[in-house]
Amino acid sequence: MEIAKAYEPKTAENHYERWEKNGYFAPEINQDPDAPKFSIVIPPPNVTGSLHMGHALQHTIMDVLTRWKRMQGYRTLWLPGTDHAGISVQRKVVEQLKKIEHKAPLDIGREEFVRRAWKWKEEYGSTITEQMRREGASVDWSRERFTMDPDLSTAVRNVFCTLYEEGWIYRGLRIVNWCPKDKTVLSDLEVKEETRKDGKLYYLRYPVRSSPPHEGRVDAASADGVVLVVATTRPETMLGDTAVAVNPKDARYKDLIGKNVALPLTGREIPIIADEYVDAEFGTGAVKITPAHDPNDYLVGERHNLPQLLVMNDDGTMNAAAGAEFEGLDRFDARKKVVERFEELGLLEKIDDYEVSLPICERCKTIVEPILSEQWFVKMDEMRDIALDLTRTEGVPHFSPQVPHEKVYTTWLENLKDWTISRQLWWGHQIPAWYDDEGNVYVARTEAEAKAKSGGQEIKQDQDVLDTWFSSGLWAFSTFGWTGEVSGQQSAVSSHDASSELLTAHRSPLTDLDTFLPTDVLVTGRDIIFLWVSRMIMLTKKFAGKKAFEDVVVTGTVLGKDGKPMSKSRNNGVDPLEMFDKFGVDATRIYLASIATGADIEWNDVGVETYRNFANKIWNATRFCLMNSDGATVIADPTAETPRRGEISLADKWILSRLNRTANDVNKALTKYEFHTAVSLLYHFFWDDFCDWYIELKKDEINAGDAAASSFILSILEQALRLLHPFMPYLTEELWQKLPGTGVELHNAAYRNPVAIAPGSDMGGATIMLADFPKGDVAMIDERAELEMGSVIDLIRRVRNIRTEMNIKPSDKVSVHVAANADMQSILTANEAQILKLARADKLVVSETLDVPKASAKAVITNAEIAVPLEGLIDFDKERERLSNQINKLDVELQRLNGQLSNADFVSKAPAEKVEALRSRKAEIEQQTGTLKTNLEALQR
RNA sequence: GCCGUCUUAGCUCAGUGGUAGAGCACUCGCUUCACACGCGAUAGGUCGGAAGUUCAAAUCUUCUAGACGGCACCA
Repeated sequence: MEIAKAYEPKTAENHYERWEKNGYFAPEINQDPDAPKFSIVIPPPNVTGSLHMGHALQHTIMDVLTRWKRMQGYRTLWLPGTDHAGISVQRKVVEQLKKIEHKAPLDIGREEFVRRAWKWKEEYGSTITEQMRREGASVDWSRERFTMDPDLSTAVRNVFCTLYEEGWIYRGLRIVNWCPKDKTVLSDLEVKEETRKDGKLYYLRYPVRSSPPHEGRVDAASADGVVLVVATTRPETMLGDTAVAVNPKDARYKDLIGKNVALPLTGREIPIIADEYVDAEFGTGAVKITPAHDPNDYLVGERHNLPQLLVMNDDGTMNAAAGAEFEGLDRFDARKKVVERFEELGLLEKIDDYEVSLPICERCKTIVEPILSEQWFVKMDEMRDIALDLTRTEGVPHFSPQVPHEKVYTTWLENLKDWTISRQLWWGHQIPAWYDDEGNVYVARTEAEAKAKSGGQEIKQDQDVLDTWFSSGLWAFSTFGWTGEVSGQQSAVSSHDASSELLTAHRSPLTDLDTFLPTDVLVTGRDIIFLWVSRMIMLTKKFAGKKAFEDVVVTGTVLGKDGKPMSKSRNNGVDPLEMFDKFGVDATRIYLASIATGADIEWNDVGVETYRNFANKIWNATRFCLMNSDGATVIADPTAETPRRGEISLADKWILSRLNRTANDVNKALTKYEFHTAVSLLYHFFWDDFCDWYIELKKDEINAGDAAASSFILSILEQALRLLHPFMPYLTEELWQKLPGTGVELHNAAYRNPVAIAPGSDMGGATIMLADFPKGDVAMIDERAELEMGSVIDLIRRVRNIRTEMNIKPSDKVSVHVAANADMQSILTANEAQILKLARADKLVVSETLDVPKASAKAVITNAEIAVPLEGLIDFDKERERLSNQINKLDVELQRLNGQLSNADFVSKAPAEKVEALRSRKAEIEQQTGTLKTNLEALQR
């Protein structure tokens, strides 16, 4: 078979369509009724999103796991879907509306706005799912879900109502995080901190009234000259002050407690109160109290029954309560103006530079305003206990890597605060609560039910929607058909597009919820462990009565080339699609899988290039194996077949041993989610063992058209392709299809019925995707063969070293003389042809002792001495230097060994095997250096 | 302020008590009939610093420097 000289990834990246069309991604492909299941739900990407490197990393890991388990015969489901991403979509639609029609949402009304949001979703929401197809993600598209699908919305409504009925959801007036740009409340987790070095601390003078307050004397001018100085970073909030607080123990202010201050600019008088909250050491020791605009002040206000005066609108401008002078001003303009007015009045004490950290909106970076507002909350006490119980009693979820996530997660749970779940948006799940004219609330599953509860009054639904994370918190079970409907059966998966009738026939009578929950593992990033993972754990346990997942794999962050997280503002992003174009999907995938689990990494193209080269290596190795392969065929299980083939060469035993060891170790590594270990094992097995040594050793046989040798090497190759498939699906499928003898019979037993597998497609539906994943047979790990092969390799390396150091032209042949014991002699003799070829020698003389001319280059390996006669070619100075170098190297090691072995403590306390190993190594070194020294001395004369 | 992570060859990174590894870059040599996206041979590190535990420390403990992350506070 003729195949291209270099691998062109694009030529292989078209297999996806066939896989998808044939239904290979659906669990129904599995024909084994007793098959264990393996399930993963995808962290639903935002419909506004397009694929970034973080997705590519997580999807790669999920796909590796899914393909690996599928090949092992598990009933495998990786469920895809997208998240409605409340604020993000809302913002996109608002922008679009403004740009195209110059309209604001209120101009078109809620209903029309939501309609357009849906339209936007239909139009752009599939960007990311199409990109996932490019990635090769083996998700079951027939089960694709969207957080606002009807069933999922029903689930949301039922969960909300149940939590309300049980008292876990409440509505209340609290200080919340308000984003004036998005005009919605945010949960604590959606607010980030930003440190500003150019902040200011303003010292404001509040005139103190000497006499007790009474009506009509409220102007600053009428005060008696005593002032109380307060410090603030947000002067504009003074317009909402309703008290000044000092520490009760603070001697400076003792006499002022109970008096009033005339609050400048407002014409109001407010009391001076004493509260432990105040730190006498900070600022002036006197704190202005603004209960409606600061969480701590709110608490002080509660204790002292202070009025709560809201002075801002929802867009961050000042409202009427701030006074006519300030009404309508933006909060930062108001700040300037307040300071100016204080200065005019002689009430500005000073302004200090002060480093502040500001709360900012995670998405739009606007400074968040703490503001008093009535919102819906989830009480987290019982929720937290659900999660803590799971970790304490079952150790679930188990995080990989365990450090630091397990501790961070439990610490976070222990300090959990209530969750603000209402959002002032139109796009999302509208809160199922209705109000009558008097403001009484009726929470119900339907409007009719609410109306009934209200006694038939006119009612109006709450205008807010739920936090996006509320619906994604149900993702682990709502996606499997849980709706929370009590009467109806859990609706099984509706067949969106039944891939084929055959597949439907294999559908289990059990519901997906029965079959796939708990899921096996969740793969996600650090940033949403609290936002999403924790809530899914709690809500799944509460509502589905099961664990959401056993394990959580936390991926690291792919950083830009500057070592900072990729972001649009830094312009340091790397587009996965560009990498796919440049190096191929497979190279990008296996590079991402080669990153240590959970570790951050600075992106470098060179890493991907390494695996692009690896892909090409695999391509060309296959190309070689296919040359002269007439009459050869892949053996389904070379490991099992081999003993029947009788006499088997050292190289064959060795490669079988290496293959089985690698397969065994790869399975172990994947079980532990150590993807990078698996990649490294496969890379070195394929490149070093298979290409550099095995192919080279077998080259003559293959080139001579030895069909048995061809069949065998093709079979080893085929096993390697299977091992590589989860990482490099396209390349391995492309090559597998080209191998002689590959077909359905190589499938895992669960997929072997050819009738059920894509009848009529090429190769009768055979695919490496469904081939049996090699387990690795420990019985085939042959330590002796590996040791013997090691000797052959060492010998060849030493001769090559001599050739290079002595400047022997590659085309010149040499003679190789070896003195060794009988065992070694027979090993070397048996592999004479290979040694001659790889050492570029024309003669191999093996005997008890060396009989060579003085003009020979010498070297030692374990249990053997090597000589290469170089009549007329030898450079004695060079040879002396070469021998000295070898002696020196061994000497360094010998020194250390002597150091250890002369330490009585080591000899008595270290394990006996360890001591013995060192002793025998020492003996070997002494023997080898002895030989080398003798040779060196011989050259001195 | 509390909790935590990282610091290993020029670069990007593996390596959780027992002779320091990879890829790339570097040096030298190769039109060797699968592959120059290649082959062969070298060179390169007192594992951030200090102290300790141990027969033995890149690996465990403490301290310390630098980078970073989470949480809390921030008048």
